[in-house]
Amino acid sequence: MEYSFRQIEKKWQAEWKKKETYRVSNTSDKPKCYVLDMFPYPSGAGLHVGHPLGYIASDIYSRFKRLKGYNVLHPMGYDAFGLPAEQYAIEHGVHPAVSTDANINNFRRQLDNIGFCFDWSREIRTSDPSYYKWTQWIFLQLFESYYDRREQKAKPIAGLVEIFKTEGNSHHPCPGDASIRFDAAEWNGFTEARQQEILMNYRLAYCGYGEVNWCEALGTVLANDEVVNGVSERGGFPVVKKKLRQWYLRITEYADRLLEGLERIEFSEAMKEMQTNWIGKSYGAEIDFAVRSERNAVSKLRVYTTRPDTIFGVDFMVVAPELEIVEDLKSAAQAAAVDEYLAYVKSRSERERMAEKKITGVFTGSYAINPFDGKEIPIWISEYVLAGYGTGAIMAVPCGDERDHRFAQHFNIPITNILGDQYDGVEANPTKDAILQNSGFLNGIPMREATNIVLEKLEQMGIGNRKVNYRMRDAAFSRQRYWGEPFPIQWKNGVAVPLPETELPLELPHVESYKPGPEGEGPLANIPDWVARELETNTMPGYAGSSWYFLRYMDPQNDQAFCSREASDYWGQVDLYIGGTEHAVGHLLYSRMWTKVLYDLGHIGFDEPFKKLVNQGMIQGSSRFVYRINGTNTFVSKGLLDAEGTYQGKTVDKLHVDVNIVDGYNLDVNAFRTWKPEYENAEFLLEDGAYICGSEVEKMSKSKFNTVNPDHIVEKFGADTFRMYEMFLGPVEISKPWDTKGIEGVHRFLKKFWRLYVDETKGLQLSSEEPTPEELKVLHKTIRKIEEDTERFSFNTAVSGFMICVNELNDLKCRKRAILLPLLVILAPYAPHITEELWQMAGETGSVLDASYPVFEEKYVKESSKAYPVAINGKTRTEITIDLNATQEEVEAIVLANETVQKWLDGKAPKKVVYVKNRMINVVL
RNA sequence: GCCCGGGUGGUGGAACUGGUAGACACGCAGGACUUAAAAUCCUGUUCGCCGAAAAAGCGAGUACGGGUUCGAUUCCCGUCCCGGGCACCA
Repeated sequence: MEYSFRQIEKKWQAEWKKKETYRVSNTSDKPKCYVLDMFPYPSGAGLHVGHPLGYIASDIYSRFKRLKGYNVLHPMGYDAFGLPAEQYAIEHGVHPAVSTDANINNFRRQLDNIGFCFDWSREIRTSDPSYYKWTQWIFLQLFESYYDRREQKAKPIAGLVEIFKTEGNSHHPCPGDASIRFDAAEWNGFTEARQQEILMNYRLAYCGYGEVNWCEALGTVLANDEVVNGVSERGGFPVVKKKLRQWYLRITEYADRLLEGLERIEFSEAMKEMQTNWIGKSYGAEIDFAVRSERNAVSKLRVYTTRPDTIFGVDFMVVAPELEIVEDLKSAAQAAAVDEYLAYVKSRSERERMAEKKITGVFTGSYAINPFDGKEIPIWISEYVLAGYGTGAIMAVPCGDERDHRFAQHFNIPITNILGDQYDGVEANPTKDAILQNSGFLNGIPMREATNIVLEKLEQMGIGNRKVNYRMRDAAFSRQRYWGEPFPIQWKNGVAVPLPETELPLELPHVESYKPGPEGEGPLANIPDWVARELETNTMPGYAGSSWYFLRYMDPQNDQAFCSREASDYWGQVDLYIGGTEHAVGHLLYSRMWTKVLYDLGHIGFDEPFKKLVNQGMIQGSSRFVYRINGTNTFVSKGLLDAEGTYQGKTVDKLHVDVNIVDGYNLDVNAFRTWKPEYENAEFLLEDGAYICGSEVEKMSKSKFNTVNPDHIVEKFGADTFRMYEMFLGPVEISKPWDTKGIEGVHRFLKKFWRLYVDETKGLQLSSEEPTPEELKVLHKTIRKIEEDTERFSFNTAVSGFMICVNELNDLKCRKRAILLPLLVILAPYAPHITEELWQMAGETGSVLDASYPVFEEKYVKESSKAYPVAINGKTRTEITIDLNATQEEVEAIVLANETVQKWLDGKAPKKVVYVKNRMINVVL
């Protein structure tokens, strides 16, 4: 019997499906383990070999945990709402629901082919009304909540209203607009509309006007993390700043808890740092400077600084051009220049501003007064100061800040040196370790001490406060698109009114046209019925559905709650979450926030969703190139090219060729001729009878013809080989190129394993003899290695471990039942099909999946251990057999008594004997 | 520019807390079986030296230069290179 992998794999995949082998129950005596993959967006392109990498790793880990006696939740679903489906609909006239469905079916077929142990009875789709009913429900929770800063948690807004009635907002400063202050009497006197307006400034999901990233080509606004280098992440279209009414998530209120939570979870350092940088917490102070202006319309200028200690080095102030205060600062003499500059700033797109960082600015004609020495400081405006951060105004200290320094030099502003010889007059020095000079009462004081002295003084004078700032902004939460969750909100006389829970889900209506509605509204604004009901016409962004999906898997059919408390208490946090790094500041931050809100409101019992995150690397494509002599249809083999990359002086075109018609580097010339019509009559200049292609490692993509379809690999080598090979390629976290050639090695291993036990004609050969100590050693060594490697995600070395094991058993001609059965169990997570088949052939009942993991016994490995004493000065090594149960003293005695060691010592006593790992003993001469 | 990672044979990569560097596999070379091919198996494969060859031996070697240590791919300092993230956040 040959190893006919396709037959075996099809058989077992059907069997698992029939028996619902992977169905998981929410009630079990076993400890739980929740292993989750980032669910895919079902694109039309299908899977390439890079996609399943993380799924394979999580599948192996899930199966391993199941064998170790855990109740394992390992679900899968689809992030089905999103822009690409809608773009496709606009271009091809296919409804997104239809194309998404087709894509999902294809994904599913490809996934099934690889033999994953997903519990498909728990499948979810974010575009399914029974799912987004709860996305809408959670949105309403956010809408109906505010963040209590004193208790550091979200609470129902109804409670806040009660507080306002009795004490106003003196203990609850308004996060949306700090200038809103009122007492109880004032609150009770407000109109309903005014009260609602104020409450909107407290809600965790709120609607407000703000500068947003507007992408004309996509016809929607985008969140900050969806804009990269001034263009849209999807499609690379230009993005401009626009003031629009938008929904937001008040994620800034959670900044501190999002930071603090990072300390309690296992994310990679790089990932934690990315999130930390995104949140961007900085400790500083706000300082009010008195202002002397022509119009006397402004009394003070408030700036934000992290370096109050450098206050004597302030040579100018800079205000963001967008600030309203600018109007009042400009003097008659400077008015024209200021207006001209403001017009210039307005004309610049975000993109231009980022691309060319020109030093620009203009003097307003007003001055600020240094509170300590009365110095007059000119106030400038410049685009390098951002309106949205801090107070939108800074105190510039050129000798200590690079940007201020460049600005001062450019505009010939005199620079005050407060750093003594730490400042060279050429470059700013941002040090915090200098002794202050030229600094009035701070002279001679180290900077770090000065900070506090200045702050205390400013506080006494009532013109300064300590202030923490965050770089993170509230997240834009509405999209002017069709293919997303509708907001369960009605607008009545300008007031947002939530739909009652009984009317959820608010289903997405069918539309004929995906064209934007009037005035930047979404396609829903084109539906008369929708508009008549005064429903919100925006839809939620892609990250809405993915911010909580891990909870739905726990209780996917529940129509009374997003997830029963019982289910979420049982499954708890995701123990292992696997996915790419591209969601570092998007999905991973939003889902962490939603989890915290649901926790605060008492709906779940944990406030971090993911206990451990593993980021899988990308599998890159290994592209192949052919070289065509320019203007001809003749292709030159790579080795025949000149050093300059030309052929006999003629230029050649380097063209991507489909990797699937190249064997290693050898082009299949006949397949090439039929690949594209224009190559039908291609001529080849061969070397040694072959056409050799060039190669390069690039991102895997259709346009580079370097994608490899897992279907083809599975067809040719089998799913078990494919799974093991993807792991064997290297550590899961590392990006590495795909190399189809290398798969032979893993395939040979499985064939060898099969042949070791299955005779071509006689079938399975198993003896029931007792294993020898040598055989037991091989087995237990392998059990230990695989268990350790699997637990620490070192799947590549685990695969090597299996290979070594089979090679050794092959040498021993060991075909014993007592060795095979435990081996099948430890191999099952990696190669589920072949092990299931052999398990059945061996006459074992049930599935190998339900076997119990063999226990590693040290005695088998220890028995024949050896010691290797090394004379460290002589570098020589000798082998001594020692029972490693011996104590260190006994080992030393045996080693020193050894003949070779005696020779090294030559009668002298050793300086010392060092007993180290790997059975090495060093004898220092 | 700043902040993280990382640099090991022809290639992917091993070496877990400092302890026989290069496991395992690909590729390559040679060989066996075969009319032949496929499949399978065996041997060799870091570099250099010594040798007709084999066995054995010697020397160097984990980007480069230094340091700590009996001992460094691993720890420390400096330089170079590659990958990723952030980029006027005061």
